[in-house]
Amino acid sequence: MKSSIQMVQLELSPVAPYNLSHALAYLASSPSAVLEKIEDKRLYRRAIVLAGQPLLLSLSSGGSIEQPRLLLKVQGHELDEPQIAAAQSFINQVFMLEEDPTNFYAVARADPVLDKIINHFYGLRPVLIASPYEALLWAIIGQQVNVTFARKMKQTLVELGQEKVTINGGEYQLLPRPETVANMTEDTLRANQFSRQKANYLINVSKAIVEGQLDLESLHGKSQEESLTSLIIHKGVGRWTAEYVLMRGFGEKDSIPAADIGLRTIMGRAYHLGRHATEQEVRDFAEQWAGWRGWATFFWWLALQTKLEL
DNA sequence: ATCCAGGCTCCTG
DNA sequence: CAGGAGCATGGA
Repeated sequence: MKSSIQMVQLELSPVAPYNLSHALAYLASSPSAVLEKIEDKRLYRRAIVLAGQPLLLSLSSGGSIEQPRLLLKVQGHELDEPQIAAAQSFINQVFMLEEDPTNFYAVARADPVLDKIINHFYGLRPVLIASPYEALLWAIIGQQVNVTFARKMKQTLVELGQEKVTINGGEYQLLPRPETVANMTEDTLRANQFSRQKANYLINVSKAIVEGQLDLESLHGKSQEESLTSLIIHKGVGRWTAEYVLMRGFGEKDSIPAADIGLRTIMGRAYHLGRHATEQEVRDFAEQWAGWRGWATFFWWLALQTKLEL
């Protein structure tokens, strides 16, 4: 007998100020967000396995920026307490709903350019990638290729994974599990526009996860430097990638991928260098945001992505 | 066509 | 330890 679909609705109260519209607009144009569906600029949907069950999460906004209330709908088979708790904590984590942005604003506003960016997106906080593993896949995919193409590759990877779930009559793609990517072949990926190196990086890092040489969950408690080191051990994972994963996958508030070409471009422009900033210059500029360098990075990238006048 | 893109590895000096 | 060549692929 087929189990019935269950649905639970929860109300979330983010720390104010919070503007979900900005977060959804960000996701709608974010190249990494291929599994997130943004409908009508006001509804977020995403299917993901949490607490062992595939769930469909829907998030929408109520309230105001200063008194934000969000409505989270959780749907799935076998819905139970663990799934509901996991869904809530997932959304809290991805949208950073429990973080107080006050100190970040105070630090960031000392810089006139960053001040302009955060004012333009008032109430927005960094939006994370759905899991450290997804962030790792995305970072490797994104190495040294333009983001439009990177997005295409991620979509391809998802389709090759063939993992999906049907909930309430709708079919939703899931991110392939490490086991699935580990079993892909270099030839298959190459035939789908992945370079040989990239194919091997993705396959091997996934194998490392399956075989336990890389335990992403265990990084949660570690210091930034320790985490970086345990990531960089793996071929294809350099400093940029590791810092990116900490920032976007783990929500490390102070991690900045300073070698990033986008950061180097926009900081060169913002500070009138007449050229790209060097990695070292990016690190030097970023010292003023110590404690919040990951958040600052998010807003710099956002300015770039939205072509905001600086 | 040519340059460049949300880098990494490996090899020099 | 710093610097740079070579890489592999598609976008604009």
